[in-house]
Amino acid sequence: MEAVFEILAEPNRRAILSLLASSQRSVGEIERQVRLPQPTVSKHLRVLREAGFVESRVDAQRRLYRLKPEPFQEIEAWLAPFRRFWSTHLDALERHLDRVDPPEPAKRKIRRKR
Amino acid sequence: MEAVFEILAEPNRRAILSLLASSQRSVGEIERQVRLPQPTVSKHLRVLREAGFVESRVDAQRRLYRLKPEPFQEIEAWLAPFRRFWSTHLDALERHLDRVDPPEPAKRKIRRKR
DNA sequence: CACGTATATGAACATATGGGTATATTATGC
DNA sequence: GCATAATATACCCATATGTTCATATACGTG
Repeated sequence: MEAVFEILAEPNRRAILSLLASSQRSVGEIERQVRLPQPTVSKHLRVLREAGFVESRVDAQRRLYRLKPEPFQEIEAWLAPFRRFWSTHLDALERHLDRVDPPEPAKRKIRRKR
Repeated sequence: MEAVFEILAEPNRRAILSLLASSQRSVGEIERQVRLPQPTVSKHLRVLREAGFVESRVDAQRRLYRLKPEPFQEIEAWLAPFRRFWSTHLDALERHLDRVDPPEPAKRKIRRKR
């Protein structure tokens, strides 16, 4: 199996996966949302399909693509040994995240999830 | 910043990170454990350092490398939207994981890894 | 069955990156 | 200050992979 992290290394593939996280989509829909030529999208979908990130269902001339959960769990599994580590550094972590993605200025706005 | 997933796409870098997950190490120690030529190790360490995955501390002529937590949390953050999704598929997931890494057969033989 | 739509595939190319060897740098101990 | 150890960098090369354009395949409709 092609390693999951190699698959995710490609920004357009991550974009496609993020799209599919909300709902399944046809190739044409994906193509329009990520603004890539159709062959490019099809090729990325092929990679994602062969790596088990997505599966496709035939709907007339369309193919509807949707996520499969397994590879995500593999990532989780790989991350597990590090989780112990970073949980002991939560303070530095929050400072870092505030730099990367500063929280709303404490009014009554909803605090952004991270 | 170079995207975290691109960094993790490299197997040797993942190996180095896994090593550092247990404790900090010098370049020479890493070199011996991952069985790569020293320049290769130094290059990967540079990439990891510039991406914020590790930091180095000077100890005489050695540099001790240790993990930094922030990039791991970025991965967590990226995964979050998908977590909702895969948690609704736990059954299929467990079946998959059993295929990838079967649980011990409860006897006393050790099942061969694949 | 001809045509349009939707998707997949093939070929050619450019680029990025990891590995290898040699060399530079920095620190230490004498 | 010199020899040695530990690590970093430069340069070159080979390979892998993403993009583009062209074309092929599959399905649906008249």
